[in-house]
Amino acid sequence: MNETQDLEKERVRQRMEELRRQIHYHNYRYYVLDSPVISDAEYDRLMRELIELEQRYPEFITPDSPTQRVGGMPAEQFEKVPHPAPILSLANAMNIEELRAWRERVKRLLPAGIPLAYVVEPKIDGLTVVLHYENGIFVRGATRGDGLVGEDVTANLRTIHSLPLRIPPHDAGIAPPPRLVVRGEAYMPVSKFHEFNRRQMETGGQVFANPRNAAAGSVRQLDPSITASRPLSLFTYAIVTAEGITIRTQWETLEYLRRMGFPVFAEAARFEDAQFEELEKYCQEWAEKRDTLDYEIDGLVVKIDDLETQARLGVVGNSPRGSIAFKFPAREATTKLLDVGINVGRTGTLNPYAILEPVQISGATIRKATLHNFDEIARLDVRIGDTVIVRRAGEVIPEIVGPIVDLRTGNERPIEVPTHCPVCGEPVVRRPGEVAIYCINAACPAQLVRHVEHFVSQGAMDIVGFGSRLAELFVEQGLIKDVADIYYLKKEDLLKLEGFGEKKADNLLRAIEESKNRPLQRLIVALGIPGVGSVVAGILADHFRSIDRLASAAEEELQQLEGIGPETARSIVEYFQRPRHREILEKLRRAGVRMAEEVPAERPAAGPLAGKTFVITGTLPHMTREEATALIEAAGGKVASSVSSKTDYLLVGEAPGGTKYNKARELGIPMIDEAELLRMLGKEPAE
DNA sequence: GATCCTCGAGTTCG
DNA sequence: CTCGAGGATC
Repeated sequence: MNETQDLEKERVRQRMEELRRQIHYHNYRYYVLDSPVISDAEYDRLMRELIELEQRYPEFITPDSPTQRVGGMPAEQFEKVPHPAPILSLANAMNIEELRAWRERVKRLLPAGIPLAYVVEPKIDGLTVVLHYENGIFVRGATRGDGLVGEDVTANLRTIHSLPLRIPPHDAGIAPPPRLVVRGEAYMPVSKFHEFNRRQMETGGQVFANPRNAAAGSVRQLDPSITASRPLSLFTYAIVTAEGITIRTQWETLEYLRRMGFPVFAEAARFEDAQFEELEKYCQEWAEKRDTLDYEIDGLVVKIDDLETQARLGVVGNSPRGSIAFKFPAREATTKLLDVGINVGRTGTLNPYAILEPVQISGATIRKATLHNFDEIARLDVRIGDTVIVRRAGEVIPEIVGPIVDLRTGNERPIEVPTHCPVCGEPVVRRPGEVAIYCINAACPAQLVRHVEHFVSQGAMDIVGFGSRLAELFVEQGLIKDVADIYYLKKEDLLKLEGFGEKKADNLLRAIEESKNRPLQRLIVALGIPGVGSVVAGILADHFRSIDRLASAAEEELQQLEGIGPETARSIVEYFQRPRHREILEKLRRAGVRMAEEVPAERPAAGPLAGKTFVITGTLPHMTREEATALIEAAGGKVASSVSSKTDYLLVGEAPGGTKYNKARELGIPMIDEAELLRMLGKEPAE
């Protein structure tokens, strides 16, 4: 009887081993190769069978069982793990010239005649990990730590699905070495990072500044069940120890890792020394496609392929000479938040901005960054004195991503919400349900300056040569007390001002004179009615065709217009009710500013682009965006500011912004360039 | 009432 | 370019 039982048990044990083997293999197909060969349901069935058997026969559970990815108890603290070989840091090449200099240095150090080759791999912005395997089983995983000793995060790393718990994951016809130590990078895919942060925000959990921090924070969790809920992934790229096998080159290393079932960059490339120009081109290409990847890379690693040659080149300082990091221009940097300043906007909003210790990001020195509003400050929990991560949104406008809380000294000062306008000193108000804080003093000089700036700006009355500097000067000198005063500036007054000569005064006065004949739409924009920008102004101009008819319109009539709702209608009526505003209008009329459209603007209903909606991104080669907009509208098309399912074409120029481009790609919206647009219009593409 | 879309407002450096 | 909020639509 005993014997039959033993036999039965042995059969179960074998079945469990078979299940583990199969699950490891399918796991590998799914997470490493990204090409599953069975359905999710079938995979689940295998997994359920294994779990069931393990519950009935716990004595047969092995540490490499796929069910053991999530398991283990929360740790008190991490054990220390000495690394078999120190993890060095790489020297950086900031541009192609420095990369060439590295190659020359390497060649100088080596005896002539040694054939050289290079392997180039993407440098993932994640967390370096060291993985130990004994007889093919994953036994220990450590963080980089200080490079000599890391922290034992085995239980956490187990939860990463692309990390093989057993190698090779299928019968590759090769036996695993008795001991194998590999190095890799754990990271969070960019798409998963955004999704994860969104969820965290909804549930009030911790939000991470970037995928790198998210990966590091997730791997260094004391409770592995938390790590298991984080969408982490892995790439491996180096072998530290491999007992019983000989690997001569980096290229062979990648080959071997791949055969053993590790996730390895498919994009790594090998170049002979004679192909160095191609290597350079390869580096440039990567810099360009950086945004299209689902993992953040901060550069590429260029290694001498031959490992013995690498070793021969030795180490200088803490960096091996045989490899170098080709760094892309940084998009993020850390710096100190020195202070917070406040701007007062045209509408009276108080807008806080950060004053930063100057820092270089993608070729520009950043000294200031917007903080948007005080809710944003609270959300980020930034304080004066904090070390903060700064990024250029869309490669242009600096923004604070968040503070690095770990670097706080305790001397940081919270940012106070102002109760009074920093310019005029009047108390501020906060409207219920709104984020912004307002200075409602109609006579606040800051608001007047902003109003004048807006009035003369390109989209409004477009007075060339009149900018923010002059706006401030005239207000300060008392020459301008409302926007209509612009048309009453006298030459003798201008000449009294510093920096004004005969010619400059004449030029300015001529520009002001010219602006009197702008279309009605521009005048409406220039008034600065809250909620009325160029689009709404266009609707109003088309419908009313004169300021007087607009000024006497009732709320109900306004609301009838498409695109104008109760809020905007109320705002318009309120504007024209104010005696102060009526006065300004009269003053403008007396100055000779055009107040009506003689001929109603005919919008062509038909045309080659009738009914089509375009969105423009990037810089066009031969025309401005305004010119392109005019062309499209003249042909009956529309230009919108953001991509949605209603967009027909995305007009793509040089250096397109990521958001519009990616959204359009997601939605499968056709993309055209300038030449294509001109062809659609039946025109010859520009030379 | 929810959801998608569009508009307005503010924004930095060289 | 990004954000918030108003407007349109179901």
